[in-house]
Amino acid sequence: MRDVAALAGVSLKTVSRVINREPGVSSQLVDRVLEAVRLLDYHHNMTASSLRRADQKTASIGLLLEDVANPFSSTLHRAIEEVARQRGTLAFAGSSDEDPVREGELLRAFVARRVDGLIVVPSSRADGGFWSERERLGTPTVCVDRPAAFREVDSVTVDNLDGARRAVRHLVAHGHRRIAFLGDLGTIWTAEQRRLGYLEGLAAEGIPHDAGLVRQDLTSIEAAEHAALALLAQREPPSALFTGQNLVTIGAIHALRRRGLQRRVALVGFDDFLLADMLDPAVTVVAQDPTTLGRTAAELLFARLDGDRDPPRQVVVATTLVPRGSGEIPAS
Amino acid sequence: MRDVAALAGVSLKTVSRVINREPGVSSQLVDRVLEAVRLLDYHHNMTASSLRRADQKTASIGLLLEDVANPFSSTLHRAIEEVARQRGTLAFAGSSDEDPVREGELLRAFVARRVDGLIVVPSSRADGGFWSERERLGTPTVCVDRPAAFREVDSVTVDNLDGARRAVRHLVAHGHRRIAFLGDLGTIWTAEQRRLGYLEGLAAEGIPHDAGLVRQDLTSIEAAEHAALALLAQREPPSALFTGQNLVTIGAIHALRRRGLQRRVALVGFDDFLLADMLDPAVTVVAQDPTTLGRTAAELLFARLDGDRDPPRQVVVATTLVPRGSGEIPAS
DNA sequence: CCGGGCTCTGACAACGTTGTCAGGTGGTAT
DNA sequence: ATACCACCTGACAACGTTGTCAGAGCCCGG
Repeated sequence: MRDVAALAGVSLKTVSRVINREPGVSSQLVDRVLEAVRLLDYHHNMTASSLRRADQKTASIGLLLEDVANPFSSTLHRAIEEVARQRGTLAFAGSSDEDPVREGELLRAFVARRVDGLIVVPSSRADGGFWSERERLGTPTVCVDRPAAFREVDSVTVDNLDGARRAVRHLVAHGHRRIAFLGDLGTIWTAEQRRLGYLEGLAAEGIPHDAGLVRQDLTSIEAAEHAALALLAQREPPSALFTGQNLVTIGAIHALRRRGLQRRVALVGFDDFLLADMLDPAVTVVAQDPTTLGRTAAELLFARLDGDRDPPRQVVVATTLVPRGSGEIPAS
Repeated sequence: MRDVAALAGVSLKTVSRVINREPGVSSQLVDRVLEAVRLLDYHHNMTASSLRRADQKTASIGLLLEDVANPFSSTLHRAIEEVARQRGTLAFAGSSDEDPVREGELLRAFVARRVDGLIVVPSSRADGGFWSERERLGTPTVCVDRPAAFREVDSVTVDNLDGARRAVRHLVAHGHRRIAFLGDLGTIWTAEQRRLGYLEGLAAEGIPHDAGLVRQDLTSIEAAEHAALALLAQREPPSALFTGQNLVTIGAIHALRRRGLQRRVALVGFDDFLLADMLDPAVTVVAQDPTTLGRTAAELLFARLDGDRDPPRQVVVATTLVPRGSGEIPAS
């Protein structure tokens, strides 16, 4: 910047004014400075700028996802990117893998780089050890997909309870009474909500709960497949499966195929996935809308950055049941 | 930091030394300083630090992908994150959507934040207007999935030519001679390479090229489906399809299903996708390994950051043909 | 008693930028 | 001619940190 000032024959400060489009510089000088910028191939240094600036804004935010490669997370990511882009803001992204240690490391790394705000999918075991008020250094934060362990923070979540309830009642409407539940790791808030919704759905229909039809902590496609195979091999097997997560649904599909039961046993999965409509039968799902989730979270965060001081908001987004075939197989 | 120094009764510089684990501070003082850090909940400011530091390192890199939500890109992203994490480096991620303007904006945003390096999937129309030597401000850069328009840069790509050739020869080995090619936007380097590989494969088998069997610029599932339907409706329809991209493959599957031809017409797709093994018939693909691609690119970049001054390297990663059923349907 | 080396510490300037404020110029009203 | 204003411009300090260098304190040998 000093070189630009020298070449244009003006002071440092005037160059700064031109770069920041501050008013009150004669157009003649503006041209001279811009010409010098071009000639010297000058590029603004935002780190120095944000250090000195009054608001200290770095125009960057931190994104803490479960796994950037997971389709749900990456769709969230994209939605947030779109909102951020309109504000000239860039996002750091990191994967916690549900590991509180890793989550803490990432959070600290974000804060050390003085991001303006954070959007976080909080790990299940949010014991507060790392993910605490102090760690955040007062950085505005929005939780997404799951609420924070403490209530002091904005959150945008899906109505998991309602979605699961509707899945169960949909199956009951097609004559099923023996409905199994296969769920992800029980410590994950969403997994637990969906299990509760399943129980509520059964209760609402007056169906007694059979603990033998519930399988939890299925953290891989293979685990889900094995659990489903075991369920189907029972003396009184379920006539329908409700799977509480993406990969669990895929594991269940594997199992049904392997037993040749995909046209006999009904299936409803929570969370939509690519090609669900191309399978045979096509898979009925309770669809979430990660794009809306991400956009809403980002808009909430930027509202905070703009000075919104309202009490924390808890936004809940509805789900949609998408009937495609597998969920409409009648009970024999 | 000033406050920490005051509380510990030492100078600013000593606090700096403790924070950076520099040798030559008595353990007594280290304890006093760390205690003060804890008490005041001090968090290091990396932006100020990197401003002053000799090496100017920000411990962050920029990732320019086609679309963070696309499974190929996000798997790349994750692989890069893993390597970066071991180095305490965070990644900014952005989506170019194949738009050179957007690509340029992101590149400038990365550079303005003084990232240590860039990993870029260069947009097809890399006319150099934005994506030029000057833009990069000398930031070390590695291209991935596609080479840079100019050769001055490291790149990690897949052997598209070979993969496409093998797909064609695989189909020929099953008796096919009328093999259609359906490809993504022709300006994309990978799409073009795969088309060339298709032509080379035909030539190697002595099969004359029929231009009526080639469809390009299919940028959506729907476009691919329409193109495939048109091909299948021809007087002399192809007995096999080779699809040059993920979404194009899915479009072709739609078309085959709609005509009830999925067990009659063979199909090989370039790039693997989730559930390809669960379709009926399961889909034979030429699989890329985005994880290896990403890891290699990241390792290359960090070697450069560590001072590697060798001439630019062009790493090429092999593909794997995964036979699953659709590619082994014999010509009638 | 002095000199020399070693270990530890702090004063100061600097990184690249912006906020503050003072000052210079030229025009217009008194 | 003087006062005043609007409009531009630049000198200087500051943001939070680290590199440089000087110096304090101590021990040891001559």
